[in-house]
Amino acid sequence: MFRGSDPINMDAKGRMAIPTRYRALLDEVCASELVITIDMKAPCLTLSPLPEWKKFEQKVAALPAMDDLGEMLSRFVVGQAKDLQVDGSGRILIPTELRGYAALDKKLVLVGRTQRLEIWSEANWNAEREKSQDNYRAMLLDKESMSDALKNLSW
Amino acid sequence: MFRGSDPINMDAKGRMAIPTRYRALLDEVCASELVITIDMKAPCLTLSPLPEWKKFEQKVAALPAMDDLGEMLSRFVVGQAKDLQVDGSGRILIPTELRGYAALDKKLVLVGRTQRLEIWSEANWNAEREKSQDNYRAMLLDKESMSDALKNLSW
DNA sequence: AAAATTGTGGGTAAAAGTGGCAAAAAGTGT
DNA sequence: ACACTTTTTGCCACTTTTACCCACAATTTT
Repeated sequence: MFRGSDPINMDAKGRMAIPTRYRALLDEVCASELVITIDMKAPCLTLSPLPEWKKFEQKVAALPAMDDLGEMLSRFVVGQAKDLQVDGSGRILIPTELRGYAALDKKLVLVGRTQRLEIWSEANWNAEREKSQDNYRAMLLDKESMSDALKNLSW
Repeated sequence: MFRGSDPINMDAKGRMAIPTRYRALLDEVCASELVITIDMKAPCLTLSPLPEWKKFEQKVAALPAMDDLGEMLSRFVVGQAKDLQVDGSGRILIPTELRGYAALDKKLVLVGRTQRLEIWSEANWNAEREKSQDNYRAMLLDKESMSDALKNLSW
């Protein structure tokens, strides 16, 4: 569904244009209804079509109440989620409260992650990307630390 | 499907001609729709027919969200993928953002890897080739460090 | 050697992104 | 309650980028 990264400028009002190649698709799968929230494991925001989001929300809600980490995940990820509508010009308004979390300023990068999208500040994105080249290449060569699912991934 | 390597010049606009022998094939299997992205384990780019790519993308998307290495793979491999169309003259435009990763300049080498293709800078390709002669021959003789699948490979 | 096929380069037109502006809506204070 | 201020939303125009097309050069084949 979503792939690739696009550099996008956020305007003075905090609005971000959705790349054209996604617009028809979004209109189709979710009537352009999206949900935005924080990513707990990385300094970025996630943006999902409403139906995709609902699936995730259900899974989280089904976790045992005594799962403290799951509870925390629900509180801050679900708890800070916000419904969005793509406007007539193909843009979304990024909620003020979430901008700080991902350190968003003018220059953003929208990253396709198959079922969902990630919104990064250009600075955070580049930092994370360089980190991946330095640190993670080594990890990919170290078969010890790798999950079986990943170890057996082929293409 | 793809095999062999071809030296190819990238033009000033970053375009690369697909070898003639592949063109009819690509037109047939994917209507000349390709996906290009980075190879996380080597300083080169990968180029796949869209259907092949989709299979891989689905497998990655199915990995557990808490698989940090898998998450990273998805973020940077899927996240930097880009759809390409072979143009009327049998060329593709290599995205600017990806050229840096593989240190591409004028002289490229296109390497066939059965289901997909690899794009190398001539310099990186030669370096890697020499490295393989020095390092990997020894490794191939050491049965300890070898996966079972590889140990049992026959031909 | 000529013709055809492949490789290369550049120019032009269309589309996408960006920013500004105006209108509408919401909120506030008198 | 009404008017004024402030924020939000929608619209439009300009600029930049991308992709498509055509022309020429080089190489190969008959």
